[in-house]
Amino acid sequence: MAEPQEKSAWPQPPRRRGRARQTQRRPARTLSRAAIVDAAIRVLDAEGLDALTMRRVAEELGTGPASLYAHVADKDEMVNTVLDRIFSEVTIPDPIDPKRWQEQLKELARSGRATFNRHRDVARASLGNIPTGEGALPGMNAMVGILLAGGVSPTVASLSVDILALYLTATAYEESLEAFPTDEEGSEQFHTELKSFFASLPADRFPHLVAMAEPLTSGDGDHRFEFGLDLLVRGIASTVNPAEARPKRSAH
Amino acid sequence: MAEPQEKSAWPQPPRRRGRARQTQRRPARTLSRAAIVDAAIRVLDAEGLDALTMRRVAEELGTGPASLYAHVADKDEMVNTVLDRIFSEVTIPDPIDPKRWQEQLKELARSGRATFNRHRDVARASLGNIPTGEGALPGMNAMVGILLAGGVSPTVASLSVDILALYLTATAYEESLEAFPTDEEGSEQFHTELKSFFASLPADRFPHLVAMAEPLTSGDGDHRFEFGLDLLVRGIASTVNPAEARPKRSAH
DNA sequence: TGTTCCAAACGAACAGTGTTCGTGTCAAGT
DNA sequence: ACTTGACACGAACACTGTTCGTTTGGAACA
Repeated sequence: MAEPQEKSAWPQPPRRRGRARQTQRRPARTLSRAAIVDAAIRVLDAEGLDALTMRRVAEELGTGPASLYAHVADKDEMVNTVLDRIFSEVTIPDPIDPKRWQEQLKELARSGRATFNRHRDVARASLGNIPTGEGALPGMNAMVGILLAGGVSPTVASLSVDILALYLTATAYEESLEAFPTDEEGSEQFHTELKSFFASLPADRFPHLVAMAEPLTSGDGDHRFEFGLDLLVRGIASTVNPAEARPKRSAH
Repeated sequence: MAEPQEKSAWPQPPRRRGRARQTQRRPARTLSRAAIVDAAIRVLDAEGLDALTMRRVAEELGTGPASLYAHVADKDEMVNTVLDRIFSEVTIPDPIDPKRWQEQLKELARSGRATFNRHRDVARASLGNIPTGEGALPGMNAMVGILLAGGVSPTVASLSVDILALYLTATAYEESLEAFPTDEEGSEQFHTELKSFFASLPADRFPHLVAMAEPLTSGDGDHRFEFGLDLLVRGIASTVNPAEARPKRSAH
């Protein structure tokens, strides 16, 4: 859990200035916080979040798990540092253009989703954590800025940031479950099985599930994400100017 | 090696029909699937999802963990059965009233949230699982039915069900994190710390976070849930009749 | 240069997890 | 009365995160 006052004390107090000479003196002691995070991301990207254990990361560094605890307090702290590093990959619209605030909001959200998807099922680790690390703050700041630039009230902007982040993370997590299924049947087969399951239900008790077996199970990830994102952004926009709530194109 | 032992090789004698009497003869063997799920829910409600281990459930039943595996394949299956049982607690609007479809949709969502919150942090176990158990189907069927009754297209209805369920679960999970914090500082203190953290950030790099430290950290759970729910429902309604997208009351 | 010193590295172990194996046991069916 | 077989269960295995105590190697000081 990410406390606001991290023990890594960011913003940092001025570093030791006396021995500024040695830059990378570390011939034998190669372990460091950054190296651990690097190794962790390597393991995460290659084998997924479940494989991200202290032993696996230590092995990646050619040492034992106990050695990591000199640089990292917890597994929790390690994962949060990994998350923060990943958040820093999100590209931030710059400069903010008040005329295009809705589109910029969507661009930011899309970049967030893409960043999650680039790192396997890391979204699961992010669920329910309000990230307060250095890497996540620019994105959060930008999102608030875009909303304010669009004329959204501070109250609605705050609520919107919460909900957009929630939507982003939860969507990325769900998508990662389909992209990297735990049991060894592909998501293709899963969808067809689910469809025939719905279709075979007793029609007197679950008429709508039977009738809608096809559309209910034929979801394209990108399309669904855009649909929900559009729903949210239009809803937010409608608090500024109700006329903007109209969907651009009728959704059949 | 194994003896063939196909004693059913020759025609079976007609089954004894007389002894159809005994229905629930199980005096000493008290373990059963239902009893396990009951015990699991007891543990879950009292101590939370992290305490829901096979050993803890077995202890609750006065036995060892190995005994559970005669009635339950996995821990996963046990948890899913628990989830399904809990889903069956959701109250379903009946009958569906097309005139009130938006309100009924919200009522269903509120009942879902309340059901989650009634069982501590069980929402975490539900994240990303499309529930297909008997207990979850009525709610899902009802949600689809309400949407269709409101005139929503099958495509949009399917997407909406997905997103509403996602929102419901993710929100409940986030709320459970605040209601049952893992470290021992209350959520009250956490919010004030987070607020002063935002306020103390460098204003040149994160101007909006500094300026909005107050609203960003002063979220009421109920209010936030209703805000997002309203956003989504209005967005869905706007695909049917764009005029309905206007917020009922201007949000400041 | 020689000595001290201390944080980093690490081997081993602990407590806890899900799960399996083999054996016991007891009630039902023949 | 005897067989049978599903259920119960003790013990163990392979993991997990984490801690304790020791070792060690490079930097700081005399």
